[in-house]
Amino acid sequence: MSPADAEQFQIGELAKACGVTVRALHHYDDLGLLVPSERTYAGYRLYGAEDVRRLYRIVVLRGLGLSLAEISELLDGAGIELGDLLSRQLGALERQLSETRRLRDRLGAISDALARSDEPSLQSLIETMEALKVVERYYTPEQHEQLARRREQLGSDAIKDAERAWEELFAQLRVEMNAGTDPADPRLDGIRTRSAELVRAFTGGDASIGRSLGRVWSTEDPAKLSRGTVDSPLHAYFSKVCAVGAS
Amino acid sequence: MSPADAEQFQIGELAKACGVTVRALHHYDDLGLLVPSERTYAGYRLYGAEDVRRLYRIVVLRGLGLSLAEISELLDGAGIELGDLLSRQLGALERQLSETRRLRDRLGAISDALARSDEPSLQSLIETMEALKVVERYYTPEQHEQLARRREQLGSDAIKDAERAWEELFAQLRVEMNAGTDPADPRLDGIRTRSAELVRAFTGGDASIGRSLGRVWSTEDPAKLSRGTVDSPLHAYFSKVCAVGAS
DNA sequence: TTGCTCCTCACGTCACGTGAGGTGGC
DNA sequence: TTGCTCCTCACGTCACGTGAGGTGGC
Repeated sequence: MSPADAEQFQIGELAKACGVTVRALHHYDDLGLLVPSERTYAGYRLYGAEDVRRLYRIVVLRGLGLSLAEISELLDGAGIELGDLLSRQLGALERQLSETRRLRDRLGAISDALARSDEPSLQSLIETMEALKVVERYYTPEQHEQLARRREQLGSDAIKDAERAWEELFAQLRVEMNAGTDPADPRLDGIRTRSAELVRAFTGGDASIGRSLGRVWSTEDPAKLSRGTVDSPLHAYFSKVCAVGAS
Repeated sequence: MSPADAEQFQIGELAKACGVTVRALHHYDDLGLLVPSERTYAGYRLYGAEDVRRLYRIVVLRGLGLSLAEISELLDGAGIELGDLLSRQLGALERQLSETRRLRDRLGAISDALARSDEPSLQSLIETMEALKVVERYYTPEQHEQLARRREQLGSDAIKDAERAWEELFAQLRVEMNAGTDPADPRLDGIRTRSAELVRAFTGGDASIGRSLGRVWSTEDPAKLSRGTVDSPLHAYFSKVCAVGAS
């Protein structure tokens, strides 16, 4: 066994050792990103110790989400600034995160709405999307970010609980309204407190979000916003009930 | 103007109205996803009212992150379950989110470390990554999720502030150690309080994360973990100082 | 001769972007 | 004839996956 034997790897051995596929190594060779330092007479690629070190770096950088082109530049060209590259990459990830969160939140809202509706159809999905878009217009991008963080914190179960709580609250309120209860009646204090709590849980205590929320409900059709649970009279009654608590 | 004129669009008009490119419409035509109901003698595509409705749905569903194949199935085949599709999609987004967050956190940690080091090189990046991997082994996947949420909440500025605070704290501590101050001396109470605060800010009050953190520092080399700021004697001194507070 | 590892094409992925080269209606 | 809108190929993207068809060493 010559020292050369001990330090060289065939492509399959190297691939297994570094957790990449043989095809990936072929690809890196094609790109000139990792060209084996030697070949056997039959054309077998032989990777030396230096090649292994280079592959290790490639794997690490790829794991950070860099493209092969960026990795090439980092490893070969001295031109590129490491710090710049990383902060650009970080910015891109940050943007991607908020995009994905937004998508997730939308999809979550739609899923929930469809699960509650009697017959989940494409048509009702489209309608839900439209209602959602209307609501989204009332919040600034910063408020959207805030709300997304808030939902993250609460988790989807707590959000579903809150929605059920709202439904229950409005069901009770409808009974009172139909019974002709005075909105100022102290027996509604419990409902006042709970609705204030639920609003707080949603806004996270942010006053500007609270105001936006108020604008949505006072401007748009409550029946559409609540997908049927709250009609105009009930919402008007609810407003009066809350106004008592606020004064 | 016949009614047909009023209800038909050329490809460019439709594209502009719906916010898609002409090329995308060509692509949908090729796939059979949206085939214009008519063509002029010269081969111009003419889209009718039904086509417009279909395109609207395509755009909405694409906006939810569905693939064109999935959209095809939803629009044509009655086979696919809408609810299933959405929850699968939601799951995929959730996984993608935690993957991206993890990447972002790693990259953030590396960026910070490099910014603090004297000469940010590829070599130091690799070393930092290795240190990071070592630390990551001490936390369970759930704890990683927790920590990610915690960092999200704090924001990157607060995290950098905390790191600076730690550096300052250890700088002070080194002075005391060199001066031979007894670890139990009450003049170290301020440091005890602040370090407890900083740990709490990191763990978010989670005891299991606190324990994992303790295991990291008592097992691994403090100099490597802190990238030089805390050597073994200083860490031993720090442990004694904290032990006083705990008793 | 049989296995095993390796080799080089070369197409496919996903949703289009981007020309190239050409035609119909005002 | 000049613009404008449209048409149909067809290659490129990114990092490989997945065969197809074939060769060298034990």
